[in-house]
Amino acid sequence: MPRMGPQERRTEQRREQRQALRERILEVSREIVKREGFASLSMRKLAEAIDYSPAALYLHFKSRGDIARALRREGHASLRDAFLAHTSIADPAARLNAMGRAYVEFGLAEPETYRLMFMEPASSAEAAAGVDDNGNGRAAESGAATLSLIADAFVELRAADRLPSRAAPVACAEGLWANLHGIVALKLNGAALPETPAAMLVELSLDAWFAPVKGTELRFSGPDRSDTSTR
Amino acid sequence: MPRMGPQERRTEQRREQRQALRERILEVSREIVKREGFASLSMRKLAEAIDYSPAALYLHFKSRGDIARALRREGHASLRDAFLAHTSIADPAARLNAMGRAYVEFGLAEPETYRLMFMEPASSAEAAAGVDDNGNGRAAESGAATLSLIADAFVELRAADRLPSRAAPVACAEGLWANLHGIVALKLNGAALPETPAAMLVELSLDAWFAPVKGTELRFSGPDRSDTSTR
DNA sequence: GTCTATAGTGTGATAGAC
DNA sequence: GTCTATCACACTATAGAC
Repeated sequence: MPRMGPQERRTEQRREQRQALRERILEVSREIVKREGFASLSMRKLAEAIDYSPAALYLHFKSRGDIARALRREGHASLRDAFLAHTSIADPAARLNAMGRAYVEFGLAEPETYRLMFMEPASSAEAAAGVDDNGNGRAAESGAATLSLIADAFVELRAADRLPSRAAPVACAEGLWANLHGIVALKLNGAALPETPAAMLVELSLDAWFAPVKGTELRFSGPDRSDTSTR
Repeated sequence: MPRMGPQERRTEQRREQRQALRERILEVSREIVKREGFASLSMRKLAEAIDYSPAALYLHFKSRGDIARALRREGHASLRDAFLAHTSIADPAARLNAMGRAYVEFGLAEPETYRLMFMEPASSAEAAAGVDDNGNGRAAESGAATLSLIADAFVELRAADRLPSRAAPVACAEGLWANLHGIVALKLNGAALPETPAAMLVELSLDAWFAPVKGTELRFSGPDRSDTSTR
């Protein structure tokens, strides 16, 4: 790294301060969203929380939707981390089990973040490529990474001839994802899926979508539901 | 029916007119929601569309959320009708196939109505029983009827010993529902589930959740995805 | 029952002074 | 870079005249 003169150092400090404020805005936004949901994150409320004027926000983010996009990126990174923690599991079925559970746990633990990531209405001007005012990029753009981790496991299962379905592995991956998302989404909406705890639905879904690891199957032996808590 | 005097007839006419206007409000609301989503259904816009003042609406509906509840009820009735059209199918697996397809078709054909029914955030004051300002009743209250139609089929499968999973039929029903909902929800959000058409995901999911009817399985024979259109 | 008028509150975003 | 002040809207819901 080259030595810098006083001039460069000063601009460097400015850049750091600037970046620090941006981080602070994101930090507070993250907490508000986590507590009250993105819908109730207003620029005024946010400005008051960080003790700046609303106008100051627009020096760091082009729009409210721009903040949404940043938070979504954070969320996707966090979810991907939760997945990466299990990539070391050699057996693809066991790995899928761990990742599936991690996915639903993530969604139930941070419902509002999950909502922002996966349950926001698509951009109205969807036809236009790229990104719109609300920061809706292509939803898959970030989720694709985590999806591919699931798909990888299915590819391995197929290669080992342990995938009963004849469908393409990527199709199975999307099917399982849809299943997990459905569990989270319906649970988040409150009264839906009233009978069965999420944990059990996850087990059932994983078993439905690929042959379980030997000795891992039939965790729930009887037809009666367990009394495991919903979350 | 008793003859009515002129007095009763007049009040009868009033009641009919009143009911007619209520229906008209609902009709226009339904169309606006279908086209632009419930979020953009404002009382002003609605009033202008029916050529009344905004205040007139409040004589027929307690609030905007009250309209939402009415539309939700309509939607649930419509979905239940789509299900009832298949109750005559004797074989429970074939019936589930038809109902599952009908469910996803409904969701993709009327995305905004589906959103209103199943993808709205739960009421903030959920702890309080009953209904809130936004007309969010217990989401399951109406969906329960359709869910029980799915559960019935699983009960029959279990009775015929054709349900491989040992889980409770109602748990399987909720699992399958979650799966179908996930497909619709992710497809509605635009870019998610990019590779696989919804129709194929539905087939895969149905096959995953219960033994398919003989001769019906393996519609998709190869690992490559078909080029069936997404909707 | 229906209207006009408006209260009351919120919003995102910007212009222009400093 | 930050602020004040404000634009230009939107919204639900109600009061009170007719």
